[in-house]
Amino acid sequence: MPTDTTSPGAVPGSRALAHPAREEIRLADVLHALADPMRLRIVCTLAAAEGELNCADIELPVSKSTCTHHFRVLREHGVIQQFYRGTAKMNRLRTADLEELFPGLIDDVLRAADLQSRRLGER
Amino acid sequence: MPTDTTSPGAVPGSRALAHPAREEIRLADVLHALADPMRLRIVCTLAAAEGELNCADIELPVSKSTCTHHFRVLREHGVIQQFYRGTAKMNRLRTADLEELFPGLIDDVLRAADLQSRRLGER
DNA sequence: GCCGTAGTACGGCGGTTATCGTACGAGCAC
DNA sequence: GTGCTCGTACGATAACCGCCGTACTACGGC
Repeated sequence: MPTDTTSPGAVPGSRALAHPAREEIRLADVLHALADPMRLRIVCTLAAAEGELNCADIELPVSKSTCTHHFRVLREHGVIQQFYRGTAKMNRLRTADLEELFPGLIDDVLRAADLQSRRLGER
Repeated sequence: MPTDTTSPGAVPGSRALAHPAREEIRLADVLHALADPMRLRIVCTLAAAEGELNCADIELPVSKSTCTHHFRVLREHGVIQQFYRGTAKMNRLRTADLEELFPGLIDDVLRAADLQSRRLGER
């Protein structure tokens, strides 16, 4: 599987992380990645931040290792891009890629998530 | 769990099938239901048909029991509505409910699925 | 060099999923 | 009634998932 290891913003000496190329991203995989409340939360937070966020900046009610797991699922399925900056691991939504492949999808999912959380009175 | 058993179009004497009420449908559940190639195919076929379809009318490369399983997942997660007509089980997308809960989402998923299948040269 | 912080790798646990085959039930046609 | 077709129920299996804790590595500051 061809990988995109040179991520813009990555520090040269950093370890490389495997990402699927744009044309390898599959709809079912993306939906699967989004079909978990914890990961949906990550994606929403990332979208609201409109930029790159440290892993630790996104508070989740799970252990560190579970956290790593969810971020990896999102990355390996093409939803986010990750790269190291010092000891920190930065995360960014692959907005452009997803928008090109599945126009409007991510926006609608984010909007639906927002609508639902309002409806359920969770905030 | 409140259930909507009296489905429009169902023959009176038929067995009832449990469906989640509109307000019980969860985004993560819907995404999970759609995050399977087989089920995505069912939903696309159903959307293309623009009406109700017999279970057997949707050809899938899996056994009958697996088929039943996938239809049940879609129903229990609020994506489709099912009811009996004679020996046949009819299926219909819950377009109105989904559109109200998650505006634009289903259309985008269907469009994305179509785009992807073209891109992959699968038809 | 030493230590703290950020995150990974690994192994395990319990629950769920996708698949199948076989046996059964419900309605229709005869 | 008999038989046909459509779909269900059940049990089994193999894979996967979400979660955890522990032990480890990588980087930056002192």
